[in-house]
Amino acid sequence: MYTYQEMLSILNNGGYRLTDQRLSLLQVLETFGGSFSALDFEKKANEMEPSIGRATLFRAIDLFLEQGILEKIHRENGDDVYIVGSKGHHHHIICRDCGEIRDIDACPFEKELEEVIQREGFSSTIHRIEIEGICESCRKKGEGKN
Amino acid sequence: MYTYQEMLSILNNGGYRLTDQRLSLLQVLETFGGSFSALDFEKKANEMEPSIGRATLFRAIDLFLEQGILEKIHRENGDDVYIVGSKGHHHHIICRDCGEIRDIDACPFEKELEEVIQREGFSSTIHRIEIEGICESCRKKGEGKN
DNA sequence: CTTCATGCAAACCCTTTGCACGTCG
DNA sequence: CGACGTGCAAAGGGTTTGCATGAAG
Repeated sequence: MYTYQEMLSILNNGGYRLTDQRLSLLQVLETFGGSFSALDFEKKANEMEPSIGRATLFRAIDLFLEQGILEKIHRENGDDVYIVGSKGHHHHIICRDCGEIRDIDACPFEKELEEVIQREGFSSTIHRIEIEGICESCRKKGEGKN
Repeated sequence: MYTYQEMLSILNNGGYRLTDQRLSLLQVLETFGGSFSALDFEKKANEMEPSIGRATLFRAIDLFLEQGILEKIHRENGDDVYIVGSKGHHHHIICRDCGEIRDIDACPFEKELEEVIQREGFSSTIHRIEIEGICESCRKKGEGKN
């Protein structure tokens, strides 16, 4: 997960202006532990100065996605959520309950994927792998209740 | 990919009413080769009798998804599309260009997934794997042009 | 006949756009 | 100063809802 400084460098190196709004949004990103919706993001952003217009927020999200500062994740329930990005090719495992997301580095599926892609004759492929389940601490909480 | 008869049985066995609208929608499903949007579905459905209200269409889609008659696929560009379902656990490889979708049966990733899930301590997991690329015939078409 | 399904139109929600104004570099 | 970014409010577009009507079993 990128630090504030890394995110800032990404924007700066890309030639994007470091406006108060963008810097404020980056600060907000640092405070998220797991995944969050655009609305979560907006709410938290508007607890600080300067307040951020909806349009600006969504334009920033688009920019951050393009630059890899954010990653978009599609939940089983249909919601789109975001997480702060990180370097390299990786996938995610998400807790359905608390929303925690862990990175899975070093994609363990490369070999099998390559076989499938070869067999089907596809090229220029990208793949998306998401695992959703219940994390250990949520499972323990759940057992307490039932 | 389910046949008309199989889809019909699923509804029937589930105790759902076999209304003219639902039967008509199942017939439309048979005519799709690859993926389609809700709007594609509506358009094609309304070329036949009886015509189908938007609400009914979306309620039918929900029902079909629940029953596995349809599967929802999330495209890289953010669009949701549907395909006719098929039996068992499987994944998909999608052509970005023509929308063709092939089933990948016998999930080749089980072993690696199991390792990751164990390592992270998750339970009750589901996973979603989608591969997107250019299929062979679209690649050839593309080479002709460039 | 009773429950489940349909159709219409309006409501909804999140996201995007147009445009005048502001500001980073 | 010029290009890029912002804010507002309104439009957009796909999906969902409320409610009266209709049909399946």
